[in-house]
Amino acid sequence: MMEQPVPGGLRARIADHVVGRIVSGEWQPGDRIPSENDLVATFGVSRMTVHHALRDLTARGFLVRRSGSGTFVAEPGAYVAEYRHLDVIEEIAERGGRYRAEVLRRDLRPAMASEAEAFGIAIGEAIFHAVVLHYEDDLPLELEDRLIAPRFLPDAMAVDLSARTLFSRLMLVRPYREGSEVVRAVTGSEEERRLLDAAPGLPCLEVSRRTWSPEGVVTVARMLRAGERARLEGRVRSIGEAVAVR
Amino acid sequence: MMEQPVPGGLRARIADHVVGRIVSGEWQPGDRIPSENDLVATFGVSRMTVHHALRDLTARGFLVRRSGSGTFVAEPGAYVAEYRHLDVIEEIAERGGRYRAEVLRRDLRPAMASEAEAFGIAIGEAIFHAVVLHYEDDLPLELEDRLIAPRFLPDAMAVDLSARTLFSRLMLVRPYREGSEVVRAVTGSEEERRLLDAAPGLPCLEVSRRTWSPEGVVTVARMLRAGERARLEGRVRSIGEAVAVR
DNA sequence: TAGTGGTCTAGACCACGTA
DNA sequence: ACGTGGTCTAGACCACTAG
Repeated sequence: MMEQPVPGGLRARIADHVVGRIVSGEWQPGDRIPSENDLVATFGVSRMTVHHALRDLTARGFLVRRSGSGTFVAEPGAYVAEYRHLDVIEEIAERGGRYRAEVLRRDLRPAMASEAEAFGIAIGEAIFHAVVLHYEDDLPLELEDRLIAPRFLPDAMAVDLSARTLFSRLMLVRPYREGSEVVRAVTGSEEERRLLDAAPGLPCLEVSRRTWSPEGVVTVARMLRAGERARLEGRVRSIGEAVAVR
Repeated sequence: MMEQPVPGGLRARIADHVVGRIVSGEWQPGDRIPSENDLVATFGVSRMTVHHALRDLTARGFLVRRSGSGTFVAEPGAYVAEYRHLDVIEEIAERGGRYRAEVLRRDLRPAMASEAEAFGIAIGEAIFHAVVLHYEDDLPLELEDRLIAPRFLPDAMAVDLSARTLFSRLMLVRPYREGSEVVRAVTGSEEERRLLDAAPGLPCLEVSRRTWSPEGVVTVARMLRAGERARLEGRVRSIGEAVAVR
């Protein structure tokens, strides 16, 4: 994610020095560390080099910098876990599996009140609704229930969903977006469990995601997986309070 | 997370220009964008300024840079979801709840084979094992089963767990760590469901986390929550393939 | 007022990729 | 051989903070 200084580079030497003092406990959370000019004198490098090194460490959550005041060791108040979500087709391809999709529903219909509110449109305005079951090697992997604002995918009713998912197609037209997501453990409805071939008592993992572009909400989706297929693996890193995820 | 250019600054002007071309679709994923020297000429700024602007956009997932080759619009092949994990006590405090802990187990015992392997120690070497049930307003919220390498928390058998969690205590001694984490939907054992006061059929969300410092594995923990209490909320952002989370 | 970090300049040398 | 991005220098001005 972050640009890492080249090993052996001057930045890396400075960064290693600072991180070393922090992880050894010599510099405690909240402590003020030497100023840029101090480090310039210590290492005999230019100020820009020191600045870059400290800037990287700030982005990585080790430091908090306050202009006019100084550089401080961050208070490690939280963890951030990062999960990489691939498109279902890519995920299956990575495992070497065979992909197949079954389209269970595909409507262009008037938006209900709750949907209109979510998308910031008027009640009754057209909204695209698709339910797709994704298979890996002929076993149901994921049930996707997705709403899309038609203006972002005008040909939504016509597109072929066997080679490219709606997710991926939206990526093509609005590649750079933000969103929020909620993960829950759920039972799922009778119907959903039947579709996912979930044994009685087998819990499901539900991921609900809402994504938007600068022009408005693009899509709202609910993805359901059952049992051992429902597994999210992520990386965790310690962060300082001041750089907490917004 | 990332250092954002000051609005109105030269960096921001360059970054806005580039992002604008990308989100408008004028520059497509995979396209090569103007070189640093081109942008220097276009904007009449120094190369360092252009470099910083493009560097930030790379870290933010918009661009991929290949030394000797050029700068390219990133292929948005994946999403990254970020979840902020607070310490249980802090999480409850944020909601204004009352915290209470029940220590169900607290052992310093020989490590079994699988545990020894996970921690990189010898079989039979001492390992600290704690099981704690965290209550919010006298309702069980989370069941925590944690192993700790004793060298990182030598006084583990003596510490008071009612005011500060083991998580938070480990934070104090080894604040800057990395880890991996797996989220699953599970049923949980009879015993676990009883402790969590989980109604029959109510699924549980399990978070398994392994964290390490440069000196080795610090702790392995399994956190279990039931039903609507088991809810992870995160932010999502689009990223380019080349900056995918490692 | 002195020190801090934030930003920017106008040069420079380097490793690397491509032609 | 040339252009690319990566790194570094030695200055500079600024807004802000603290004593």
